[in-house]
Amino acid sequence: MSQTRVRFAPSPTGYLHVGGARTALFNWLFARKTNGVFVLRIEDTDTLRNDEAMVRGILEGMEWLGLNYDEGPFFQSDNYAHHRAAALQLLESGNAYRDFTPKAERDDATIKQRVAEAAKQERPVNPYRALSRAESDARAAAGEPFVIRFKVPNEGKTQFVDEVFGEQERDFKDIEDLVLLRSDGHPLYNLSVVCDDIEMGITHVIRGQDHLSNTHKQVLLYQALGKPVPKFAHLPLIMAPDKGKLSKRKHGEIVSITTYRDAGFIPDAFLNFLALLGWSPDSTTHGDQEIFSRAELTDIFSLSGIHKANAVFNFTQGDARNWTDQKALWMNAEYIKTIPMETLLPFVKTELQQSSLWRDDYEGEQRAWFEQVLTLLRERARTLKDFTNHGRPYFVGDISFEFDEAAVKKNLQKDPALKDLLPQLATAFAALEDFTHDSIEALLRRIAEERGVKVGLLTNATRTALTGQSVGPGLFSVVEVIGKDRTVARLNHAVQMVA
RNA sequence: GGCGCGUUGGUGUAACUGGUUAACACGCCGCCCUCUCAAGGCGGAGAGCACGGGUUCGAGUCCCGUACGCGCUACCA
Repeated sequence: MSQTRVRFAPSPTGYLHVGGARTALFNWLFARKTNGVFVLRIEDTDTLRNDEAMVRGILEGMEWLGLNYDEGPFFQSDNYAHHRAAALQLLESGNAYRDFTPKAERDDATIKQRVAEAAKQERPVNPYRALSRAESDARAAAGEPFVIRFKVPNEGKTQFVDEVFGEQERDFKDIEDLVLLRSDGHPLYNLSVVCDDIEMGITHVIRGQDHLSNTHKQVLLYQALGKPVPKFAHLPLIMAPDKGKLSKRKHGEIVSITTYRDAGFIPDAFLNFLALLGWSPDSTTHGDQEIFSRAELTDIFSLSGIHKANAVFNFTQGDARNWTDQKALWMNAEYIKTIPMETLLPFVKTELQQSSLWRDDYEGEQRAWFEQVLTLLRERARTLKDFTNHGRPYFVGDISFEFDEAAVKKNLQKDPALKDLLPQLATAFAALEDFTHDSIEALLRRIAEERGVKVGLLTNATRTALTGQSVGPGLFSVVEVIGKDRTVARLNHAVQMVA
């Protein structure tokens, strides 16, 4: 059997949409699973949005997700000549005809509506369909403008089997004579995809369900061109919570893949989440499993696991903490706390570098200490950003981190006794030989008992003094990694904040 | 309007060729753990499978109809 060849064919919109990313992922998985070839082709047939900057966003998104392609990127516009040749071939073989109807006025703003209205009326038979070849040639030679239309048979129906949606059938009478070539000679989408897919030897067309209906037209084109029809697998769409279209205009940056990169997602985590949107593994072998490594996914991926109903990308607009699908957020947290330390480290390094918190000895002298801090922080991190937000106090030498107002009020200003408890703690810590978790705990508990206060008063006050926060890792561990010098300094500094 | 596709808790999904109280994950609630917050452990609420018919001893699973949603219907892709 010949090698499978699939392609991802986005139009250059300036960013990679989550839906597009999932389409790319499924193509990539299928290619890897079948030892096939994954091709990237930019569908820039629409001259209005043909710009190199528009392509960069797509490439960036794919690179971040690690969806490497074996061939491309190819640009559909580079193949215009071939598309035109194909249209001419179809004209020659009698499968297409010249339509001399004058170009209709178009208004892009209301195009959808006008199309819908126009479609309500019975479509008249195109008079040029029956024009003799001689007259057609003569009028063309005389310079009269025309489009080339495909001649859809009058009687009968066409069908194909979709790998996801099953058998598809459509009457020829429900398919219009589609335009192949515009009057300016520009090839149109349906012709271009077919030509390119033929030329690139695509064996499986895996794409969004929005192309399902048009597939019939394309099948007709393959047949008229005398080429084998590839297999098709259409993917359910990813919708907004209101089941409407998920769009950048309406939903903002949440739809763009690079947003997740910039928000501190681990690529494999997002990939994992995306894979489960519209696909599920064979339940007899992977019943309740949800966490899949990239390797596992490529191993178990199958078109038969794709389902038909649209999926909802669930999020609440305006919720800062849950700004995107909560399951995606959960999965990212899951990855952050369970992936091997050596896998996590480079991600955190990049994150710290971007906040100017990185120091090279975190990879050298301080490596053990650094890992110790990460072990504490990763436990409650949801994104990589948490390493620089909540993590900041651990990496700065001074006190250039934020003191949460509520935390100060609650943990430092609640009890005036802290006015001298804090200095006492500082002194005690300064004298502590074995500055490790257990000794620190013993010391704190001893002082609490001596002074007749709750341990919580001391730990909470210390936490806020050292990190500016009211929440965080176990306090004795925090004190240990912050170290003696910074602990003493921060405790003494915090005294001023006690009311 | 026409044509096509779809419909299992709030969300993502499971339920072999129809057969016990519809399962798992996220989220939500409670309890435990505890120096805080998470995590973790334990438990709970939440769908009777869009609705209505039918076939059958028995249907989420098969058939028909309705509703709703989505897609396509362009000299866009």
